[in-house]
Amino acid sequence: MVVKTINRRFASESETLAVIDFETTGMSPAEGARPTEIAVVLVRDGQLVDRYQSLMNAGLRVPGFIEELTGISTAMVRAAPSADKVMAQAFAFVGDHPLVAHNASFDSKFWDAELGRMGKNRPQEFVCSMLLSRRVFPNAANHKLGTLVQSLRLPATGRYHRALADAEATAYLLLRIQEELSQRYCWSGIRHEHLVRLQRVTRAKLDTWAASQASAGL
DNA sequence: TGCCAGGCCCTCTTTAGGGCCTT
Repeated sequence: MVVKTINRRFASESETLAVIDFETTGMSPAEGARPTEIAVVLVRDGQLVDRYQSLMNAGLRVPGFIEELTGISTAMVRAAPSADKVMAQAFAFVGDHPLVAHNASFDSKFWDAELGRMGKNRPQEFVCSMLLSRRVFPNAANHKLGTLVQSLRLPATGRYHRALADAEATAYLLLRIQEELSQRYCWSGIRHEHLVRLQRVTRAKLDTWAASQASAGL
């Protein structure tokens, strides 16, 4: 299902990226937190081409401040399918596609923890749109997802702190980052592997590194 | 008793400290 299109000139071709976002009961699986909702948006050729979203019931109460933040209540998750069933569907939806998330260190912890419950390991590496935006848009007021959506005038996707709205916003941010890299460094055919390397380059060395990538044929 | 995420990044740094960002 094609949802919206944004400047497909600058998108990598024939590579599908899976942008994910979790809503959870807390900050870390190590503290016993579990997901309450997940969304996955597939991005290909500069478009948001498919999406998966579901609330899930991991058998935990939703703390009051998180209900206030997300709008997701204990009653809502108790009426939802089991976390095991939802995560199995999400894993199948993502498949082997490279992963993207905003502040990926957060979402990757929950993704890995849920994979572990199924006895699986993650084969692909995460790209973090927050790390990329810190490098590409260093002068932004801050690098919160909502702030970047507003300052970069990205498409509105719905209520913040709901999984699908945040995953779509992250997908549009990713495409905007790719567009900026293409224009600034004359890159073409940007792939996940390039973004993985870019997010490890310090801001001070970014221009030099980017130029070397361009001369290497990116 | 007191503390309680954690990886990244900047700087008044590197033998460290503190803010950012996610729920």
